[in-house]
Amino acid sequence: MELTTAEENYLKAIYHLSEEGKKSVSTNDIASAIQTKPASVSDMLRKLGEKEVIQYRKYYGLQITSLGMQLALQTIRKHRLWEVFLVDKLHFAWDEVHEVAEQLEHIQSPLLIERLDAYLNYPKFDPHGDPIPDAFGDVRSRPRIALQEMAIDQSGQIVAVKDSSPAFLRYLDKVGAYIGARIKVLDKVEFDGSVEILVDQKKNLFMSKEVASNILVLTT
Amino acid sequence: MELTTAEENYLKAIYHLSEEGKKSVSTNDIASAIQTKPASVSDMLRKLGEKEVIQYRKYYGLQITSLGMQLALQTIRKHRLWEVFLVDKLHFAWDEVHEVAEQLEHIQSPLLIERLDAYLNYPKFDPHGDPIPDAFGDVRSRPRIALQEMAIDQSGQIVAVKDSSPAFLRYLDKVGAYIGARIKVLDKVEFDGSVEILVDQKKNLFMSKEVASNILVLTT
DNA sequence: CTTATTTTTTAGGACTATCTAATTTAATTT
DNA sequence: AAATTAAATTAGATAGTCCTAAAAAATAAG
Repeated sequence: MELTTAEENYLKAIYHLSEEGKKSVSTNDIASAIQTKPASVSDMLRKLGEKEVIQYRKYYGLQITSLGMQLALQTIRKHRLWEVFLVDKLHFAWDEVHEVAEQLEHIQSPLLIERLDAYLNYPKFDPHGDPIPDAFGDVRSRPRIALQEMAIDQSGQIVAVKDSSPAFLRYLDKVGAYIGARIKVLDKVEFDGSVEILVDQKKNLFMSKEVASNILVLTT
Repeated sequence: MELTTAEENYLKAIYHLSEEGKKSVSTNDIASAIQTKPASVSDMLRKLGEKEVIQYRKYYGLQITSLGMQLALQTIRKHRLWEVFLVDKLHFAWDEVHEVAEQLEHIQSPLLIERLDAYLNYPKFDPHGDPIPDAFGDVRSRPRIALQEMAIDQSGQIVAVKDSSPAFLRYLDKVGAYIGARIKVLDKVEFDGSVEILVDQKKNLFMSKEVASNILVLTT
């Protein structure tokens, strides 16, 4: 089964929204995730329903099917492999890769992805720390919690970010909170939810609740 | 100025047809080059005329403008750089790259191409021996003649092919007439235009006029 | 130099994906 | 439970790309 570029983008958005633990994915959610209007989403949901990548009952809600999941994971796999390529090989900064990967993920060529995967040495995580599904769509994701939810004195390693907007990524780079950095929570301020952490055993860093809740940590 | 994928494909075809020394490029030529119908071509020519990448007078003919040339060369540059990537890095065979490169050439990101070029070490020729335009669209092409037009005892190096269909490329690979091979014309048969050549000073090869006229040689 | 033939263009549809505006359905408030 | 508000869908346009069939223009043939 073949999806158009637009369909792939909708399906990917639906998959991501479904994963975010939301009970159900609304038309408006999709519209804002994908930067389009709800009317366009309704149209597309009908089409995706016909193609059986989602189960859709109007005014009611939708659920991604296993076929849809499969296809979404393939797109995500391609996206993340290209991100690894851009960062590891072409020396892009991790905050510059998203837009280009959004285009590259739609290239149709199973052989290309197979070869790219081998060339990159079968990476398991992308530059943002997100897991790369294998050719069968299987994902091994490590248990992670938001930095915001860690207790004082708890340690871990930054493995991913929730918000991967260039602005946020640039901020992280600036303060030295890169993917892979080992951190320890020194203090938490109850009042505003802000936290103070130690980065790589040498650098003290103070961050707001907003920032801390967007950083995912693999605790040790 | 921004072109759509379809517009880029038309413009590239027009550029290639113009280069082939044809006096003028016809609607039918474009249609068959691009696997579409003449009616669709007429539509597109009007649009390309409005965008001033070609000069177009209906029923009369067209000429590519310098703007159009510039844009076509950028697309060709991207196509050929990707071909080098696929062959050199991902170990594609040179007859497997065209289709994928057709897709990759439409990715929009000047930074990506700049980085890719550097990563590949600023190659000057693609795997088929065709020159890669630089960032300004300049092409340094070597003087080449068809193997078919060479005289007996003349030597040279295979640098490109005219017909790059997978079938033809596979045939060449099989008989050992790869890009870069040094050859010498041993004999020519007047009657049917076939030629006998010596490849790399060790292998005798007999080929029809059809094959020989599709192989371009840099004579020495 | 008319008539055929070929080439090219236009007219009119189809399909994808998007939008605004209007309508319908669901959810919330009072 | 009725009224209000919010969410979702449909209706109707537009833009891009392609098609078939018909018409127009250019070229070739008798």
